[in-house]
Amino acid sequence: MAAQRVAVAAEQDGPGGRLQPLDESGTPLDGPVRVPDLAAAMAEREAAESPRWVWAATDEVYGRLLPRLAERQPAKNRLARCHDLKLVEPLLLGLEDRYGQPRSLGAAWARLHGLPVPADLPEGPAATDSDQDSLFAPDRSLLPPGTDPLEALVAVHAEQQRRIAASAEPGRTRLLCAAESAGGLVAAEMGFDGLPWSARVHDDLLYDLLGPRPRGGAQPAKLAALAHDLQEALGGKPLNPDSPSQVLRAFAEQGVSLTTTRNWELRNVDHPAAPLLLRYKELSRIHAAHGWAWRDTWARDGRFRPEYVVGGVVSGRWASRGGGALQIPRILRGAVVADPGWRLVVADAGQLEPRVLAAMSNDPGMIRAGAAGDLYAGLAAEAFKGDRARAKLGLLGAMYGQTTGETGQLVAVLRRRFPQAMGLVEAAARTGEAGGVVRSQLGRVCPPPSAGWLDQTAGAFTTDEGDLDGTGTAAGGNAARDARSRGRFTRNFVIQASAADWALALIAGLRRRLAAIPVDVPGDRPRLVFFQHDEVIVHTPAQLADAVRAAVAESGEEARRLVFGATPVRFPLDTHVAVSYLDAKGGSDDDSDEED
DNA sequence: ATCGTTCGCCAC
DNA sequence: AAACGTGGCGAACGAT
Repeated sequence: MAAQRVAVAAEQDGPGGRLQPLDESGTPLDGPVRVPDLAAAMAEREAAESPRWVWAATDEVYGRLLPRLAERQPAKNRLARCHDLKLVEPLLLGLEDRYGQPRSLGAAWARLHGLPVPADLPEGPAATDSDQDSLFAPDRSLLPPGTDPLEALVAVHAEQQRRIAASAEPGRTRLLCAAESAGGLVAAEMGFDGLPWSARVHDDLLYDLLGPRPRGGAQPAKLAALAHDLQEALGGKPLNPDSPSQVLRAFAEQGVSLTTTRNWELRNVDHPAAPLLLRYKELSRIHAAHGWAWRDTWARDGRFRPEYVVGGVVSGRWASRGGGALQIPRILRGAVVADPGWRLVVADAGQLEPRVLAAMSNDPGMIRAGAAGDLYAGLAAEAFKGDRARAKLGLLGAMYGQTTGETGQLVAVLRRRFPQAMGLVEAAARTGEAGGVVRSQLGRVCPPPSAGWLDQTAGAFTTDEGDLDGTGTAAGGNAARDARSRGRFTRNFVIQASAADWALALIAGLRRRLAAIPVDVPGDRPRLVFFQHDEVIVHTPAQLADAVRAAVAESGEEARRLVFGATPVRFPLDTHVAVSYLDAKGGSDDDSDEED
């Protein structure tokens, strides 16, 4: 009989492990099987019945499994589906008003048996060093000594399946858990495959911007020259341009009084030193954050390999650890270059968050505005006399909770013209201000207020429409400020987290479709190599680029249907095939108003 | 010296 | 023109 699910426990030392076939509810079918070579046994079962693999934590198991699978089955070295207990646990805890409790297998096991619950270990950089012989890093499960890991896995999984079924909306919960687990697979594979990174292009860029690579830790020539010129322009006294306090003092001595050294303030300063400092800061940041040292650490052998943290952001967005994977500066995008004979398929979901708002609220005016393609232009036509920039500013202000200044006025216009959409975000804000929690479309729950927040706001009344300028009351000034701050958070959460739901469904579907594309050369298969909130990059043999493009479009459509059901709102993906990320995304500076 | 906090910039 | 959400990261800075 073909098991629908198979629980996996690796042995602590050596390549073996045990497999436990399960039915969909998590009930064991036959006895566990011990296998001497776990990766081989899993590859075999994957080919035969492609079960959903149940394991404690994808980042600890699958990353170690990938190279072994690649050795054995270069043509099909990926597993299709998994259930990640450690990713699912916090989702369920959130739905059960137990947000933030420990998520490890050991913690879930302890809760199941009324034992003391161990705190989670701090998540360090992945245990890449040592221990090459075991599929597991040194045991991070936190199970009590003597507990059989496979038994615990099976029990906790069955309990999670029961909790999913018992949740208020099991269908959505099941989808959320499956998507989060699929995200775990994608993250591990992206770390394994890496983002193609051209050292030569990177070097050329650095040379143009900074000059030749300095020896040791010395300052690059162009940076040093700028620092010198800046010092001269500010009177000639020794000056560290990286020290805000020194810079403020030096400008003050020139008769220029600044409150900060931020770019937006410096841009309005009429003094020859200001443009020099702006340029210095720009180059200095490139050098410090993405210079030669960065490349030596993170982008070796033609691949940038960061570590992605699935669900690392409360909204369900991913975070990254090391290398700043989610903040690659636009100016360096040219260094992302496909291998010879390969292409990058770059797709981003334009105007994702306002479209999510339209779909969730079912606001007829917003739906109309988005129907023609450019939602901001549609909004402008409906309510802003065609002024697209003001429409965009107003809508972003509404989703971020802006109330002051000119943007506040724009938000007020939107509230009149799109009451259903604005009502949704306003309701989320009110819930947050009152200390409540809100959920994404698929049911990801936002963190509840901290004890400190509750203390601070105790007894304060919630703000209302009349208090939008933020005056609060004399007695409750801090309380009102904290309440409004939480309101902005929950207001944004419902949108950002639901956008993350959609994006997760997108990459899960795209991963599945990429695996199904027939390939000419075993192993030369399209790979997801980058994912950043509303944007993906697939690295593919050139002749498969069109198939990848189609897979992207189908996955976007599937994500819309899965997450938002029958909504008329579309989530178009702007897709480009190119050799470099820069070519796919266009210019470095000006024309960048189209993407979000 | 080492640690945690603040500033400021990068991405969405 | 500059307070408006989520993050990572590096240099400066101040405390230990």
